[in-house]
Amino acid sequence: MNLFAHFQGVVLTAIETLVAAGKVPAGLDLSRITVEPPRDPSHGDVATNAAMVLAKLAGISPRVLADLILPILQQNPDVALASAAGPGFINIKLKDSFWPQVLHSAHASLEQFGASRMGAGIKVNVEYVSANPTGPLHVGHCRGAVFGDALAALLTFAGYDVTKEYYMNDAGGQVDVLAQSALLRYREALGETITEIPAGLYPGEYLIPVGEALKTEFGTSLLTRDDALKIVRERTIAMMMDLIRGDLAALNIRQEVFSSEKSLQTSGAVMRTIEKLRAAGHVYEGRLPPPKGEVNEDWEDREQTLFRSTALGDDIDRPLLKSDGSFTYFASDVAYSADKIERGFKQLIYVLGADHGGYVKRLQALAAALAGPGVVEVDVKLCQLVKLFRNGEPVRMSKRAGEFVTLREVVDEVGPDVVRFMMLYRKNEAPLDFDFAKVTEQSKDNPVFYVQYAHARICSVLRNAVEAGFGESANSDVDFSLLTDEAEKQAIRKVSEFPRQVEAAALAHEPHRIAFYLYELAGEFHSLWNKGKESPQLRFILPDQAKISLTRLAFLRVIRSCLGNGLGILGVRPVEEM
RNA sequence: GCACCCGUAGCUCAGCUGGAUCAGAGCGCUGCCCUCCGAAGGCAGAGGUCACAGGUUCGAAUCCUGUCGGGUGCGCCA
Repeated sequence: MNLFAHFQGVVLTAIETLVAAGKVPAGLDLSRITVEPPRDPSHGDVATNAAMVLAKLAGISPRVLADLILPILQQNPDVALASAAGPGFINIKLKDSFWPQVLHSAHASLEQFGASRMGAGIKVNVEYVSANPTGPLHVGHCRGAVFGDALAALLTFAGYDVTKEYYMNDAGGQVDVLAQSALLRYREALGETITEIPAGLYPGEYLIPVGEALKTEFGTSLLTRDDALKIVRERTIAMMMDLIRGDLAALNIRQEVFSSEKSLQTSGAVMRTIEKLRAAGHVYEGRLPPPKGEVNEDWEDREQTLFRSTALGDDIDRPLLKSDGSFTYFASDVAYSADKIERGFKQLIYVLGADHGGYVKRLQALAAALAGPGVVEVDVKLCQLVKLFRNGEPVRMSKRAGEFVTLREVVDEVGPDVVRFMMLYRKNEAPLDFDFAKVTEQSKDNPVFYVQYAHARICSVLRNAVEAGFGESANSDVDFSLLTDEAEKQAIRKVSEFPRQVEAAALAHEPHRIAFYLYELAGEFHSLWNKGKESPQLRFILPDQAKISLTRLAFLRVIRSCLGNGLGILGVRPVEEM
């Protein structure tokens, strides 16, 4: 249960009561009313801005309105005290009996604690990675991969119906280059001496096994076949996708749908969608103004087929056909968007690199043109660059072909948990520094360690508890109202926030909030732990006091599930020992 | 030239879609806490004109406009 959402309902009911009594005008906009934890805990447990937000609309001063609302809230069985403060805040202090209820419901469904039905089964498509199938993933793909995967998990936990998708750019020039490169490796496999990979082709050694595989399957027959290039292209793309899937698997990422650009073109979907848009007036023949700023020598003014994206908020209209008559990359996007919309998705989320900033408006324009304005929500999440460091020194990456740090190298060195957590411990639009030395450090300086350490410590206590004769806590053994120490109450409040954090993070499409929340929760736990060092009566295991021990152990299970569920969203393994 | 992202403590960053006489963490700095459930931790202190200037309103780090600084893009690459 999200207690803040719960009290939002309580507040709204109170307003309705006032409306029914004629004390407040009907039909006010209630959407700006928020119910949140107060910044200063001494103000209470729950705060709402309802009186201030409605004051102007209702023509009543905030404090007077608050005084109308307060008596109604005061009648709620969970409310100890409702009071007005400052410019018109309403603070609610909950009865001590409320918190045990929260813990009991959490304890009753540990692995589901924090899950929400907010998404109401709405179909959401999260497309991420979508790297060109021309080689292994490099470190630049890492962040978007992890981000997209965690966002998908977050939305699933929040009750959405999520599809994780990868868009294969298997049409166009670069896969032809790939095929040429593979063909060369094939000839090499057949014994030909290749002294140098010609400029423009992919020199990577990862194509050597491809050449070998082609030799195994076809012998020398490809040397003479007319359709050799086509076959090589298909085989190579398939093998590159296997390579990429393997890279992703190393990060525990598994996407369900792999959509092919090529098949959108060959099936005629691209042409059909363009004609559909043309019929609706979104496509026309016209000219584009030359780009401003830098002078482009190759600019040639010509008439072309354009998507009228400027009518829907984009900066310039987008070409659909190249001068040779073939489809532009954007033309495939047109069909791909239509395909997603036809599959019933109400939200399309794209996880792209920061260099794709220019895509946001055209993708939104596209969805608006295809589905109608406001029908399908498009959110493009741009992930900034990751800078690699080793002991504070930047890792040099030469632009020269073949010299890049692969995703696999990073994962192999520090492990998937560290990569995933660190990539999510920053909001996506902020650049990220990744220091190999720091992220593997076992200290508080390293948030991954700090959070996992909290989880491991709890597991350790629970192991010791079994030895002390405290195994599972039956409900009758547990009385959460015994947790009255200030440190315990603080930890309870933090735990109670989890469902709200999940919903807020899901709504904002910001998984990093979960990472920061877990860091804070871990801090509360470590603090609680140390309280037991200073005051022995606050220790979790008190051998001669079964009731309080079993209760505290039950509370620890709630904290552990909170950490575990949160880490589960991030895709980080909760460790039991370190 | 235009569009998008960023600018918060010495450093790295949060700031819950506009909230409350304290703008928060970590690192670094200063000083404390282990015969005791994992000190791989915890507690306390110092450190800020939220880039700058206007505006919107009961209220702005948050929204709008402009300026400065950093990044990324801007038809026939994908």
